[in-house]
Amino acid sequence: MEDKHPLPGNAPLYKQIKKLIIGRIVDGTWSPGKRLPSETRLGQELGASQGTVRKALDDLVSENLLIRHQGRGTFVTTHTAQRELFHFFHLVDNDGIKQLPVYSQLIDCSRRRATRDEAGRLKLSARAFVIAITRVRHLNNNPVICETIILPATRFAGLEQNDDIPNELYGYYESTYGITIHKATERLRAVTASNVEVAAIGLPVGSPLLEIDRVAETLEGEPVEWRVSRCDTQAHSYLSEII
Amino acid sequence: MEDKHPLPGNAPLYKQIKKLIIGRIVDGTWSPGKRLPSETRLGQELGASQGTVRKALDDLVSENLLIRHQGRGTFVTTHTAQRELFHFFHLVDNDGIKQLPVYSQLIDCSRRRATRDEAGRLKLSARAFVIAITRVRHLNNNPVICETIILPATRFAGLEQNDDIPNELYGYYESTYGITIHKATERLRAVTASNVEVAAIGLPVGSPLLEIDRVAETLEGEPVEWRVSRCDTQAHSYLSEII
DNA sequence: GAGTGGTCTAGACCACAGA
DNA sequence: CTGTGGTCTAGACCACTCT
Repeated sequence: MEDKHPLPGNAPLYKQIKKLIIGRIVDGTWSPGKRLPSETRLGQELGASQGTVRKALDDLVSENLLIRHQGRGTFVTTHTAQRELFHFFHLVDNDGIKQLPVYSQLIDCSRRRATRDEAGRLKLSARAFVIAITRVRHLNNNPVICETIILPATRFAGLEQNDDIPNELYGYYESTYGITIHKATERLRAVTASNVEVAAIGLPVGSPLLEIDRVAETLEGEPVEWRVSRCDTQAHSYLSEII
Repeated sequence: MEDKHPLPGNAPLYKQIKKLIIGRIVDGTWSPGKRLPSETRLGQELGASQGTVRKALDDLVSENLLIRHQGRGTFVTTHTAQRELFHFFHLVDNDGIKQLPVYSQLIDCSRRRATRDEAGRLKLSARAFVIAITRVRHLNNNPVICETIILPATRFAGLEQNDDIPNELYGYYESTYGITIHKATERLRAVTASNVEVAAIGLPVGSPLLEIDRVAETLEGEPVEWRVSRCDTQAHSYLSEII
């Protein structure tokens, strides 16, 4: 078990095991949805007791990297609609009920050079290419969200030629491009709707919108998606639980 | 160890221990900031092994109820400014730097009967009394947040007579009223500034504001504060980390 | 040095899923 | 029935804090 800077050889065994497991997920040895070896087997292979392996797995479960099923095994997390809904989507209606958009109206999807802002957010070189998606998302049959998504073209080669982009993107990134979104940072502000948004969502001029500015990262902490969603919050609100 | 409905006698031992510890925190046996007995001592008292007690404590630490200090002991969490800042305050400036308001301008603080909405949010009877606080909070020497706070008068007796209400309320609730805020649910929307807010914060008429509607609860899940903060998000934004 | 939490082991039994 | 994770024990040693 050879480690560089991040984990010195004298780090606790369970942390070394965590790092090793993360490495195997990142390099694809254990891909999303796959079952890991049992706790006892892992312990034998790594020269650790079952209890120590268990401690490492416990941590990774609480970091949403793994999921356990009693009697079946321990699996690498996948982006199911469930996960998308409960983890990455925060708009609820006025009764507090969460509902994923079932319909998205694609406005544009094209490949072009990154703007300065886009390159900065995605840590790309100045003249790199990106794919830009613009769409209007519907909730309860009403247009509510006007969304622009920026992706690095090198990682998502050919995506702009797909004319059937699914509503639920993170599962699509995972299955088609092998890119797992693990973490996202959102910045929220109140803005005034632009003319485009007024038309797309059907609002009075000057209406306030909730802007959600999200950068999503892979397991390795690399930013791979920048998404700006502008939401009509008359019938919905953004739910944030502080526990 | 007698349990009613919530935890049948055949529940795992560590869950029974968790419940017992929570009970002792709620009833004040172990108040915020106090040290718990050591793991081995707790194990002896409860007839469990140190490992099982540890598992219960681990859970409670991850739920922010306890905090460990190696070599010193395990303590009940308190509302320090740190906790307030990192856990319950989410506005950051445009460089992503978080800064607690250092100055609040008190506009009003009075006792009156609850409106229908207020009674509903705080689960009070129809004609109960509340204390209403209105204040403007400053960030970087600028007025940014216009805030209204509603508290049940029975739990916060006499608070309206205090003319030196601190900026950092949750520590004050804890030390003065023995009320520990443990969880909060926030709903965010974009709204248009009212005339009052335009004047208080100094904005053009019709400016968009970010409205944060928060209900805060005790450990027992009882709502004890309803707070509506309307924020100018030109120089700040609400940070939400999704991990 | 005494007492605390932090790590690790080895082994036991239970609860659950699936062939 | 077998293999998996879930719970629990008893004991060991390390790392840290305080006196």
